[in-house]
Amino acid sequence: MTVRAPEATDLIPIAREVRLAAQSLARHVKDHTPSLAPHLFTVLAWLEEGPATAGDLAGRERVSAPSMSKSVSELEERGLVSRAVDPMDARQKIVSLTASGRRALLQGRKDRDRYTAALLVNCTPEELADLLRGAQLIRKVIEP
Amino acid sequence: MTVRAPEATDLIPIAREVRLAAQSLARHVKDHTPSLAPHLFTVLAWLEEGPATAGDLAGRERVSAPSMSKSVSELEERGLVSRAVDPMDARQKIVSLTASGRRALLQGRKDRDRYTAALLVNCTPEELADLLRGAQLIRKVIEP
DNA sequence: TATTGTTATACTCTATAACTATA
DNA sequence: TATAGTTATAGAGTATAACAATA
Repeated sequence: MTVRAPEATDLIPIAREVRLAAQSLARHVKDHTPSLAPHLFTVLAWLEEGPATAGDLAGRERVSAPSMSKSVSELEERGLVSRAVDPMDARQKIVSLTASGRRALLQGRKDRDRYTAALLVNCTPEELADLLRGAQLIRKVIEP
Repeated sequence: MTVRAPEATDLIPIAREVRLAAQSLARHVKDHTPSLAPHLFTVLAWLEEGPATAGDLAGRERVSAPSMSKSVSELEERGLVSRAVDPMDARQKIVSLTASGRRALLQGRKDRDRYTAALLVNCTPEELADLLRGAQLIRKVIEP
């Protein structure tokens, strides 16, 4: 028997379990929280960090410029964001959250978190601790 | 200080972390595995358990009958499923996986699992154990 | 000329309504 | 009559190509 470095193929059974759990939970949350459509909600989430140009938002969302233009137009019609011409470069428009947009963002998060929390209501403290560690680990390996 | 039953609101910070991790991982897997479109892939996954009628598949996928009809037509055109009239009731059609469909299903899973496994390659055994327990727990609280 | 954003157009996936064929 | 499936049509959300305004 030889000691060897772990390889990615050894991880596949665990990876499958983790992937299926993540996909399943993501789908359930989406299907049970009928607030703002995901592609609009995520734009509000980006704007929480501060105003941004339309092109900037398109890049962050990995979506085409026309698609983002349409999303921002819809958000503006609903009063959730405002657009202003950039004083430094009149080609650009600065998109910002309105107070109503910020409320919609917080409400959407609340709905999603409450639905998720309700699923976990019968877990033991040990189970919750496992879940939290697992979740933080997932975000760590994805984000960098 | 009083001892009290845990309430769902206490779980919200953990729920948020778990939800964000799940959504983030699900999105990354989807964005990095360009195989069969999700709405076609899931139909193949249902058929792995055995043949089914179109209406049955529509119900399981929570999709309208015309949508499923179109998906099944496309899968049939690609040679991934076959349709046969039910000998017991000529209104119904039995949809089955073909050998090629089964290969596409296994390949799609492989791609998704390999992408996920690659993310986990630097985790410690303890971290992997946490992840597995967390994932199994998620599936347990969702599936029943 | 190059860049930012929008409009025009088309494709995909979804839905509801209308139709065909069996029961 | 009622049911399983399909076809007809329409609404979202996405894309590429063409255009307007500004740099």
